[in-house]
Amino acid sequence: MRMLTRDELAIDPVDAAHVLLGSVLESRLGGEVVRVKLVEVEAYRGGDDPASHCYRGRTPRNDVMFGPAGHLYVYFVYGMHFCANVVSLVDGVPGAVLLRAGEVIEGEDFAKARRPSARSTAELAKGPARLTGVLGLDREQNGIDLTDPGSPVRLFAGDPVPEGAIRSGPRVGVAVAMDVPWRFWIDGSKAVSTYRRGGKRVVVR
DNA sequence: ATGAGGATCCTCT
DNA sequence: GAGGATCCTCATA
Repeated sequence: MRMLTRDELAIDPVDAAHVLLGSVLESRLGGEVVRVKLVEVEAYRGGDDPASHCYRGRTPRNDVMFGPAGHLYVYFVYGMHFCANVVSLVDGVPGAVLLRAGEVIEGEDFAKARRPSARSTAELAKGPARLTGVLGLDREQNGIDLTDPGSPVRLFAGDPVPEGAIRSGPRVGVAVAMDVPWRFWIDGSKAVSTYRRGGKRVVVR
């Protein structure tokens, strides 16, 4: 398997999302190898994207999103979960792709040990927090370089996904920017999460 | 299959 | 202080 390079990801998040679909994320944390084929992702831009963590500028939390492409941006949500992104665009310009779901293709036993509540293999990494769960990702991994061969978490190119197999729609759990279909997934995968519209934000009128 | 409600705490206002 | 780029359980169908 060939590792993805930083340059391949230093592009617009929407394009990077297509690069990432079908690619393989490998974790060697805890002395065990778990590999996941990415089947669902979401693009987040900086500045003009109201759903992005970077919409209101640079802060300690979103700092990694402003850095070079190919690095991992991990954040903590809802008081109990972690979500992982791959940074895109060039150093200084914020952008990232949220990794929403994947299929465990290696290390299934260890993945199940990390997520005992999973009722099926397809469910193991079906959802962003479940994905970080099977890979063992948390704030310790925030900022690491996924394109560095020495890194404990690395990204590899996968088999090309036919353009016709890629579907898109509004992002999950997001109540703004519903007009941009920046969620992308591989049609037919049982690991793709079910769509939930964002909470709050009452639609007046 | 789909929906409501709770858990839980970090981040920025 | 408010509010999440979520998951789990339980209910209803």
